[in-house]
Amino acid sequence: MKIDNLNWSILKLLQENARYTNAEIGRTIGLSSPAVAERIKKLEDIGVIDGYKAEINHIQTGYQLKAFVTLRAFMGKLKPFLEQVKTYKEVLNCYRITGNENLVMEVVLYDQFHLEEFIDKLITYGEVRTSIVLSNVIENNPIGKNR
Amino acid sequence: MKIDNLNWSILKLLQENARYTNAEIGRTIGLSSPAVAERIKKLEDIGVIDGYKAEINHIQTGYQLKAFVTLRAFMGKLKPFLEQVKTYKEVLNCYRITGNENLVMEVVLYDQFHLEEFIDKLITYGEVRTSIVLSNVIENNPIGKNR
DNA sequence: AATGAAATATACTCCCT
DNA sequence: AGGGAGTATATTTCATT
Repeated sequence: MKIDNLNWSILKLLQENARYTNAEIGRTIGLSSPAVAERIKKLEDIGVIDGYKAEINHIQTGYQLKAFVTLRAFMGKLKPFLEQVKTYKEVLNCYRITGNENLVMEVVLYDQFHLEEFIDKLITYGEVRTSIVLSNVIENNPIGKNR
Repeated sequence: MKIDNLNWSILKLLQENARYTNAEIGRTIGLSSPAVAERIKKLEDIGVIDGYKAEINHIQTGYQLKAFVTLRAFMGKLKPFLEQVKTYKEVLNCYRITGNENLVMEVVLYDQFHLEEFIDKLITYGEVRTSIVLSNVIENNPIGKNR
């Protein structure tokens, strides 16, 4: 897939603010609004744009803690966990990874008690490592143009 | 901050698709479009909604690898790195964390050579651990209603 | 693949409840 | 805090280049 400069400009703007109108985008990059609409539709169709998501401040919604939790699954426990994890609403993201651990999860939690409950759910599946997020150094840095 | 059921419904919808119109949201939850607009504006003003972001498929844009990279900084190297990391366009997110490592970064990379270059930039600042993402188990699970 | 114009839908503002 | 009306703006479709 080849992405031209205009499409990169559109992607940049939509990563900054997914609610920009086609007209606004068009004015910024020097294109008519139907042209912008057509380009965005194509980017969606070919899967370059996966979707549009509101960024929620988890602290403001009552989730006081954010953490990265890794799991090194016990023998035969990875597969059942991959099903179970889908039922955990604390988990924002979960990835299979290389290395000593099998999975890394990004989770939000109400408080320390909630964290304890969450870890308790995991320890039957494998070794758990928890890293609590202290602050955001970089958040949602947009993907830019390829070389 | 107290979030009522209607606002939770709005947040749910906007996490699914930030480009839903106020009219669509209003029809779904049984509210007029100006009422939806007013509620969304308030959620933005008080910081519950941080923004709206297009989700970009990094593979489709030429970034073949995604990885989690942790840094355990050498003595006196954490602070300079916190400035330096802001200049790295590969880094989507970077968080200060508790535990053996000081930082975790979510990065996208063109290929293995790019990964090697990236790690080389970090090793002067501390111990680096790299976990390459193999697959997405859960991605962008929306934050739901507090208990 | 982009433009301009017409038709439709949505957003915004104001006033009323 | 929400509804309804009127106006401005945006989106969509289509014909044209």
